[in-house]
Order: sequence, then structure tokens, then C-alpha cells
Amino acid sequence: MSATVREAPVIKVVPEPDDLPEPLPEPAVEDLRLETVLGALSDPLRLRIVQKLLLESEAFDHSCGWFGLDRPKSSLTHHFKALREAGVTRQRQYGLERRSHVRVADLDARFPGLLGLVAAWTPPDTA
Amino acid sequence: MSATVREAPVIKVVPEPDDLPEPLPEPAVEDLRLETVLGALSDPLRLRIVQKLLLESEAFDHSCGWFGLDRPKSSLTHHFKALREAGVTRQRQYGLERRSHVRVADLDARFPGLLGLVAAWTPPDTA
DNA sequence: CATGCAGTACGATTAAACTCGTACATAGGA
DNA sequence: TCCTATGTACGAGTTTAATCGTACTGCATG
Repeated sequence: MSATVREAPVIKVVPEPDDLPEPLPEPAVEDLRLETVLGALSDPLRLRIVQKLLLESEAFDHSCGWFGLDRPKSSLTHHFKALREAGVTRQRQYGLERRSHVRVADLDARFPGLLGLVAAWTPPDTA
Repeated sequence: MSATVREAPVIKVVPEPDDLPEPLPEPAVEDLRLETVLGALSDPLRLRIVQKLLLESEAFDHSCGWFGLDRPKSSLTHHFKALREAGVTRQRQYGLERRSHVRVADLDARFPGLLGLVAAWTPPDTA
């Protein structure tokens, strides 16, 4: 049954070195709004993106193509931007690529437990 | 500052007697979807409704007027219906009134920690 | 039985979001 | 230098949601 509650997964907190490109514009920690974050996470595709980042990401950020999402490029730009502007992810420009990671520390500080729910999410059949 | 994280509030679980009217149509526990619930909670007015139910409700359900929301009646109907259809609240018909309460046990079982975030939410200045 | 009250149902308007095609910008390699 | 790969910007079409006026239902009370 799909209603089973998974065990709490381990979410890695990736420390940030100092010599990284500046992040793209994003809300400050103290400006994060629960309703905005929930709105950003209320889309299955974006939930998928965040969950994959939480569960499968390495020590470095991940570019848009890493996710293997079968959508036009402009659609992906739209959703990654929505996540960043809501404060869920941070994006940095590495040459041509724009790489993302989840703002785990910030979100845990403001909305403890939220990322656990995302990590435990079961995607719908049609995704 | 508004970024302060509140202490975890106590959320009462209201037991349900047996002799109540049938609930209005709602999704079963196992059909609750995180993305749908988050979507329902991504609206400030609805977040306000749920939070007030969590923090201030008595042992009985509460009718629409109890919330003191300054909106047209038809708007309130819309939002209460949205919450119910997402599975956040349960509504029962008591004669003329339709009373609501949060499905605390169901939501805690499927999305542990979520209601704590709602209870700790700080409403925006303009509300 | 008429009035008031709680709330729904319906429909129109407006605003926002999703989706995606196309054109464009840039870095790196042959 | 030209080509390719990554990804953005812009704009249009479509869909979804919010807002709210109006009309309506049903109970309760005088």
C-alpha cells in the first residue's frame, strides 16, 4: 500500500566552501515564508527535484540535466526558478551550467521537519 | 524579529464520539497526497484557519463564523471546501451549520511534523 | 407563515501559474 | 572559427485558482 510511512531518511548537510560563485538572487533566511515554501513544494515535479537533491546528491551541486527530467528546457528553467525564489534551493552559475542544491540548514532552522516530509514523499504513479 | 522559531505548541487531539453526523466527502487517510495538502496550506487565509483550529479550538468542531474572517461568505465556502477536499479538515453538517476540525490524527500519521509547522506559523502583517 | 440566519451553488471576472516553442547567449572543443 | 551543449529570456496559449455578487436552501423562532 502506498500509505506506509517511510523511515526518516538521512539528509546530508553539504558544507559550502568559500571560493564559490555568488548565488543567484534568493530570499534571506529570515524572509522565508511558510506559505511560499509550501506553494513551491505543492507541485509534483518540484517535489521530485527537491527529493532527488535530498536523497541522491553528492557533495557538489547539480546541474539541471542531472535530474533526467523529460520536459522542455524552458519548463525546467521555470521550475528551478520557482524553487529558488521561494527559498527552497540555492543556485550558482558555473560557466554554462547553473547548479542547484537545497538550502537544508536554512529550511531546517525555519521549518524543522519539512524536509523530512519531502524526503519521505512517495511520487504519484504518473510522473 | 519575525524569523524566530517558536517553541513547539501543544496540539490537542480531539477524540470523536460515535453519534455524529456523517462527514462530508473527503479523501481517505491512505489517499492523502503531500503535494495536495501542501497546496491547500499554501494560502495565507487557509493557513490561518488551520492554525486557529489547532491552537484555539475547543473539544467541539467550529462553524464558519467562529473564525471571524472578514470575507464574503462565498469566499469562505470556497476555502473551507478546499481544505476539506485536500484532506486537511473534516466537515460535518449540524442542522444549518457546517462545522470543521483538523484531521490531526490522519495528518500526523501520514505527514508527521507538518501540523507543528502550521501551529508555529507567523502570519504576514497584512492579513 | 413570515422573517432572519448560516451557509451553499452558480457564474463572471480577474489574476496567477503551468507548458512550451522559439530565439538567443556563452563556454569548450574539434 | 564553427559547432555543439547547457541553459536563459520572452512570449503565447492554456489551465487553474482566487474573489465575490447574487440567488437560493433549510431551520428556527416569533
